[in-house]
Amino acid sequence: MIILHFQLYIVILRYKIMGLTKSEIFTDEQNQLSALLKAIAHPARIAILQRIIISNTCICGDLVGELGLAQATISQHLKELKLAGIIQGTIEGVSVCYCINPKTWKLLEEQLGGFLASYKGETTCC
Amino acid sequence: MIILHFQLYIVILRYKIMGLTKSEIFTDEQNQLSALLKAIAHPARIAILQRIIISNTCICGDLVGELGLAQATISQHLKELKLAGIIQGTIEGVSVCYCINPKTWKLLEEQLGGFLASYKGETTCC
DNA sequence: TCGTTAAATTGCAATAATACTATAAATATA
DNA sequence: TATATTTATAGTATTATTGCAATTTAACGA
Repeated sequence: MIILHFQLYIVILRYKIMGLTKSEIFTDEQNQLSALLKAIAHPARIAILQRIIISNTCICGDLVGELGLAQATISQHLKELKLAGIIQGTIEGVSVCYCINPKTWKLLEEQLGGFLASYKGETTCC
Repeated sequence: MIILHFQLYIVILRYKIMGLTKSEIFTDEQNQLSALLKAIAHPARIAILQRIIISNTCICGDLVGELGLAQATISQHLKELKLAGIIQGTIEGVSVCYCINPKTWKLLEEQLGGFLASYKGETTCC
């Protein structure tokens, strides 16, 4: 009976973990970089960032209609980018203006630059 | 009756789309870059790539044990990196050797470099 | 105050991703 | 041939992501 209980416990413990990224076994840098990359790794969010960058001034929600996505969907993507710290928004009357967060952008450039540059492209053994 | 059928059709059509990224409304570049980023945007895969890069020679499955993940999980991550074209593998006896695919790495550097550099960090309006 | 406009949130449905165990496949060695 | 070793795959469970309609919230203007 005790063994049965123990086995059940193990099963529950195992299935609690399933489907969840084990971030605790990786370094803070690895987790941080992957979080930033994940925020950018979507065509809609890349498109949004490109729009924000191209229009020198902040973009004020003209995104809806320009991209072929519903307002709710774009709002969600913006939220994700904001949560990752990649963009920041200011309320401007009825609308909200978004622009790049320079600090996070710089961090991304540094972290990713370092990572990409660490491969020198010398060993082509396979 | 006809209206009912039509509504059902619309519902089916809509729910076919749900949960699926609408890649057709984005440019090939946006889709390609996001696919590459998605492949890298996981701490385990970042760790795997770092290991491959650090050990100048190709890595032959020493990854299992070094990372705190099960063999099957690592194999799956390697598969995803291979599918994205970021790494390539050669069968070496019993084991398999992996190394960076220089072409894809260069592509990633170019695409991502261009994207990141497009922001000059001048306009801080919000 | 009431309507308008813009953005965020909620709720829902479906697919994708993550991780594991167990098993299969392939190659080397005794 | 039999066994050991290494990697891949199948199956399963769970969480995450994506997208939309509908609603709510917030601010402006008549």
